[in-house]
Amino acid sequence: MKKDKEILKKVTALKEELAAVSEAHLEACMNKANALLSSLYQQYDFTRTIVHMDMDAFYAAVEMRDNPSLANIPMAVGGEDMLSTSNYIARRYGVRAAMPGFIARKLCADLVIVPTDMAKYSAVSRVIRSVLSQYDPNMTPLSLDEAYMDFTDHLVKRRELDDQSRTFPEFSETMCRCEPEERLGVVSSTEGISSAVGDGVADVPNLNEDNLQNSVATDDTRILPSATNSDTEPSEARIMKDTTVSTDTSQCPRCNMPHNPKRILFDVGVEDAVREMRHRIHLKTRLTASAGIAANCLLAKICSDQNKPNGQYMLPFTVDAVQDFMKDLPVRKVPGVGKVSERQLAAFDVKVCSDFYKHRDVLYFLYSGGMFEYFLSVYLGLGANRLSKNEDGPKSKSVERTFRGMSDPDQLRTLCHELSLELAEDLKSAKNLQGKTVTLKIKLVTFEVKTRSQSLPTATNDGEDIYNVANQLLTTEMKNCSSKPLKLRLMGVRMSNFTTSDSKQQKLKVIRDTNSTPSDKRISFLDKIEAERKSEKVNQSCNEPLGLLAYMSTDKPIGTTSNISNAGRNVSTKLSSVWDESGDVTTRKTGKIIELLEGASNTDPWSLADSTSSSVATIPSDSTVKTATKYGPLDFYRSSKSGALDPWAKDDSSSLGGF
DNA sequence: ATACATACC
DNA sequence: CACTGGTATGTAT
Repeated sequence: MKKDKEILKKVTALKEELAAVSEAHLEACMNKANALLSSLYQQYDFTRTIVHMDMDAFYAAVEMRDNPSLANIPMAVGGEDMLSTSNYIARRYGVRAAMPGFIARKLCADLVIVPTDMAKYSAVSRVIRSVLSQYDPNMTPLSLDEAYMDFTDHLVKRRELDDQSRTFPEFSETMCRCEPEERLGVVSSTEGISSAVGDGVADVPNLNEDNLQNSVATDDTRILPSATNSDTEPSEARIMKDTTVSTDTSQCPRCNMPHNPKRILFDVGVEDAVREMRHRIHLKTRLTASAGIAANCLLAKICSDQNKPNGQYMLPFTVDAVQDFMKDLPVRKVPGVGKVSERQLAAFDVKVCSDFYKHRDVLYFLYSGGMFEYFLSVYLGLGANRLSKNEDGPKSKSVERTFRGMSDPDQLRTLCHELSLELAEDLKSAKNLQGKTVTLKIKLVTFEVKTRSQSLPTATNDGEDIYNVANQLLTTEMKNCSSKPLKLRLMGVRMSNFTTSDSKQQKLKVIRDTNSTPSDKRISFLDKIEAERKSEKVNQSCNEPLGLLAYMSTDKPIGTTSNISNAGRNVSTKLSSVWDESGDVTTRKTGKIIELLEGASNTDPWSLADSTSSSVATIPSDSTVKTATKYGPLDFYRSSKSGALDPWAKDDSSSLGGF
């Protein structure tokens, strides 16, 4: 309600801004949008088959599985103060994830709230991932219950698999549900898996290696629990095969349940492959999953929501099907468009994805280049079709705690200390991460949130170090509003800016290695930068290199400030001094380097660059020190968007031949 | 670099 | 009674 007003306020402000804009300007926006659109349009790629799978009401489902008395009542997982998930019965009352318990109870007085047991969910998750890995060893988990997979390779191999490899016992609570491991001939590290099964999944008994070997060697059927739960997957037509293994009344040595003579044969096609995967998850965990199948991650993710729970949806791999699908899709379904964006967009009559197109001129004007490009690519149904490598690691870590008004300075300090130490522990146990930036977050009793941060010269993960900074920030805040007592309802401490394995040097190397036609001069200059960095002299001097910048074919003199139009806004740029490889300023009157100033990060200097000439620039000695990577060349401008995708990368001689 | 808002689970 | 907590990211300054 309060938020609503704020959103509305912003919207009206934006509308005014929009109203003040000339027809001509809007027309220009339209042209820009069209240009981008036509370049995006070339990006369709239906060569990969991406699957997104998502467990149904995961935490709640696990708890219901392990405690049948919860199965038919409205329940949720979480604390009194916050719910993580609710089951489908509770959802009928409007009880949702991310809802405080007390509100949930208002909606549903009988709601049972089960405390979360992350350890258990992680264990179950490992089991699930072991299945997923068999379809894509490079599967990318998004969270405990969600993952992207690229099925392309599996589908090729799958054609070679015999029927038996695609045959699985029907689901039954009372009969064996085991299956031979490695059935798909996929190598998977099963060590962790079997142990995970041991502690995490109560209903797959005795899965130890001995038994595993036995059963794999001797038979292919096992059994499990039962009950015609097979009708939980109704809509799915599969090829059924009553391989009446009949006479087999024996028990599975693994789970001690009778073998299930009923089998399901899955086809070699994509949809059956995915059904099979979901079925195997069901067999192993007694939990259901939903999945989406499409040509890229964005579409797959949206599709997995389509037939939830316990269903799947495949979006045909054609431009027409994709566009048709996107046309009426509510923008809220788009990942990244949350409650706020939904409202904002709605205020400009953008409700479904085709409205991204319909109002492209206005959107171009209103949103940043990145956002706008995203909207249009979503409209077209474009998305990444390769799973990004799971590297990097966390970018920040934090601890925060909510409580009921606290204003005593000593108490606050104590809390701050505790949080700092906790965070330090977290950092240490998480790969011994060390960070430079400490952020203090406080929420006043009025619900106003503030963050205050400060960076250290050196990375640390020492509790006292962190506390020193956090406490200082806290003290400042307390002084700052000394008139009032500073009553808080939340305090948090965060560490970020981790020193990874010197990403800066890494990047410089990459840049150098990437140069197709590297100039010797440039390399030697970069080497020098690297050397300086290593000797840690860099920050002493304000001559810190800004990085490689485009050598502009402009005739304006050094020092000129000019404007570049970027996404309908003007961005300030400055022609700066040119430094040669010895570090001296060359005094060319017509310097041709453009230095991007703050806030200009979306401007692509290459698009304005003369493709043949290039050089290295540093910032003048009286400037603020900046790092080379911040404006580092190739990397920076090309990272997220592949060259062609960059709206500002003109079709002309744009990129830097020399680089 | 810092502050804040938004999104997702 | 009462509206989380953790992390990532975009945007503005």
